[in-house]
Amino acid sequence: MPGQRSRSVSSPTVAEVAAEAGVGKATAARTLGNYGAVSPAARARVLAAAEKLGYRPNSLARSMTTGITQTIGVIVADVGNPFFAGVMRGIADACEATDYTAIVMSTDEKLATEQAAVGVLIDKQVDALIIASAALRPNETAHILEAMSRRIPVVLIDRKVRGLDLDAVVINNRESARDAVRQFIEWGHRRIAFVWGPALPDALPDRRRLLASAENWLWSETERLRGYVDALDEAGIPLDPALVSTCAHNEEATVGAVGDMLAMPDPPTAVLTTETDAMVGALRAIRAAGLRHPRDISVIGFDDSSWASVIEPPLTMIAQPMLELGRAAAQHAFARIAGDDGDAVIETIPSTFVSRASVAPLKSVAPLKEDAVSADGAR
Amino acid sequence: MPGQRSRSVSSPTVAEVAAEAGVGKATAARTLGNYGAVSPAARARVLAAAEKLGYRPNSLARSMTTGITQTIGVIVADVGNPFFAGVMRGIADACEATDYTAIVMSTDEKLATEQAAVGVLIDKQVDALIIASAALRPNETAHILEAMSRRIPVVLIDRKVRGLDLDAVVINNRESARDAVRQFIEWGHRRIAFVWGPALPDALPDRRRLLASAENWLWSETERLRGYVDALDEAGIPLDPALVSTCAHNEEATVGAVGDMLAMPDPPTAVLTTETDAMVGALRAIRAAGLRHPRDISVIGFDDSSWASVIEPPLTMIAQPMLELGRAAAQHAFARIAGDDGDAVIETIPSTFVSRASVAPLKSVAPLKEDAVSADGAR
DNA sequence: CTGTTAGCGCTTTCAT
DNA sequence: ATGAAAGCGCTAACAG
Repeated sequence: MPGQRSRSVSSPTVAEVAAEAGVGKATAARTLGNYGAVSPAARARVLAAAEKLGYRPNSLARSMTTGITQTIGVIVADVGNPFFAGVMRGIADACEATDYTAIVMSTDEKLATEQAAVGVLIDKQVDALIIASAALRPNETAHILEAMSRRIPVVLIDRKVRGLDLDAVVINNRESARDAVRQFIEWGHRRIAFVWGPALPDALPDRRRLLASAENWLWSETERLRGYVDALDEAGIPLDPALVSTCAHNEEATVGAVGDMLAMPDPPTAVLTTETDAMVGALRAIRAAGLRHPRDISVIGFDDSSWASVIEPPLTMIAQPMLELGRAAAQHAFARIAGDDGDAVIETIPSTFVSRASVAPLKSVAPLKEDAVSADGAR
Repeated sequence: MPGQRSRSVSSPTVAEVAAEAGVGKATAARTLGNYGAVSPAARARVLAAAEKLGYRPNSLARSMTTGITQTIGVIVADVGNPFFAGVMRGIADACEATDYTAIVMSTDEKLATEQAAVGVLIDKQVDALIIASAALRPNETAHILEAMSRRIPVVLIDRKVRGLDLDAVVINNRESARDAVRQFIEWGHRRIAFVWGPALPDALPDRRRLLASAENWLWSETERLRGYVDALDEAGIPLDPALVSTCAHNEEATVGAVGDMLAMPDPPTAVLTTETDAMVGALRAIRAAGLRHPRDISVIGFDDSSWASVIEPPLTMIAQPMLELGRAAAQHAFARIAGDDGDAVIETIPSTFVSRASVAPLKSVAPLKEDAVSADGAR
């Protein structure tokens, strides 16, 4: 009786199963661990014993000797954000299909948190790491290099990191933004706002300084700004830094930033937002100014959502393939784990332009007084 | 040289640090693991040696001997769903504050997947489990009982599971739904739809059978239906099963289900939806029928989202405290890990009724012809 | 095909 | 306060 009691609390081990089956420990281990060769007879006995005792393998012990944990670490800014949640789901799906398991950590876009997270995951011996890094410059990548030096494959997701030659799965940010802005331009818009570059302390007075500053933004933001500028340049439209928001990354701040733009003497007639909350903020500012989209102002935003189709009129959006991004990242990780040591590959998954009804032709009513001129002598 | 090479590939161990520091293995282990007592002198030498060698603890080995992994397993239907993503974020935050780590798995609401997930997490020796279970009946809980029998604390989140006496963190589903329906009733509505009960094979012809069937729904759905019925009963409004949707849980199906309701001779004048996608589907159906909210039909939905404030007119919603749910669940888990073996506690976190503008008084234009009567002889 | 024997890196008695 | 030695549950060599 006492013996039985103690048995129920701690799981039986391979040795106990072996004893019960009347075979050696190794034979039991081989059948239970599905490796090596075991005679059908012995195998059956072991299985029966295991069943009877309620044997469950101890993954920890197994990982300890094999050095593989069947676990990958995932580090993103915020699991609660729909974008990363989607990515996470893609990763989780890929993991389930391969019997991997995912540990997630949120960094809130803080480098220190990210560094700590990488440390924890290294110590937990994850087989690979997928990171949407907050690192902006090569000198902020020590933690990632540390992981690499410990032979842990790292794949970047959503953002490349300058100075790191690693697998990365991203979308075509630059082209997506460029296409959206081209769309605006085709409909006659010339005052086009770019909402939600990163929070910047000071204003960026001119093109040169804006572009220089952009080199230190999150890669994806930089790319989107580049696409915006590309389209403007193609059309010979001067870049007005006042139309590039540098407010905090939250809905409230965006309401303010867009509100300010709308109060300018020559306000934007079109707005490109780079994230869901930015779109919500922009829409609120537009309403607050007594305007309606797309009648008074056209809008396009990154990150489609089911809501976008239900807003009236429905919103034209740039849908990011979040699940795909996650799945692809996981697959790269698996390939590296499997020993692939080829050159780093950048996988660019295209976004989808979901055309709905939030872009309209520029009204030809003369909205500008003569004195409300753009910064440079535009053509 | 060769010695150095091999050192860089595999991390140094406690023994190596001890050797470098010129102390015994145990002393090194004690300082590195922060336990026991070590003289300041020895401590300093060990730390220096560790630093020099770039020592990192092997969590696996530690967990193996201590039996604690500082890891909790989280099982939800879909990490990509905004609700669970929010919950996940709450859990992640709580984990970060306590140096725990979270493994997430999505089940897609499939019991078999959930069972497998629990198995994996047990094998990985998680210190606790947080589950939004898909189990509906006591006979579907074997996997959870298994975890419990292995002394792994389990806390349920979002849904209680019938027959399981476990800690659970949930919202006040019944009251929330009841209050929403009361709201409708106060404004004069009597034909009120409940959208997105679970997918059911056959129609539920009468009240008795509907309520009986509801006993086998996900607990949260059952509760919400109860709240709906409560409010109807209070007001003496007969329950019409045709106004309770039993379509598949996706936006598209909801469009169809609500569309059908709107085509009835005495269509609903108010709709309560129990999830984000249901609201989006309902709104689409409403539009498709050429109606507008709240002029023609009032709506309230579970799960607030920033979008709801930007829909025109903005939507009245029942906001679930997702972060809070996650945080609370994690805290219960930690308490159990710490040894709390008190009775199971149910923590009910109230939802917030976000009143906006999607509810309007019932138009008193006579919408019903004499023959379009409600099912029973209502008062 | 099978059993015996060593560890994996750490914590934990138990002496000293 | 410290060191020696045992052992966690498993896999991996190595004999038979």
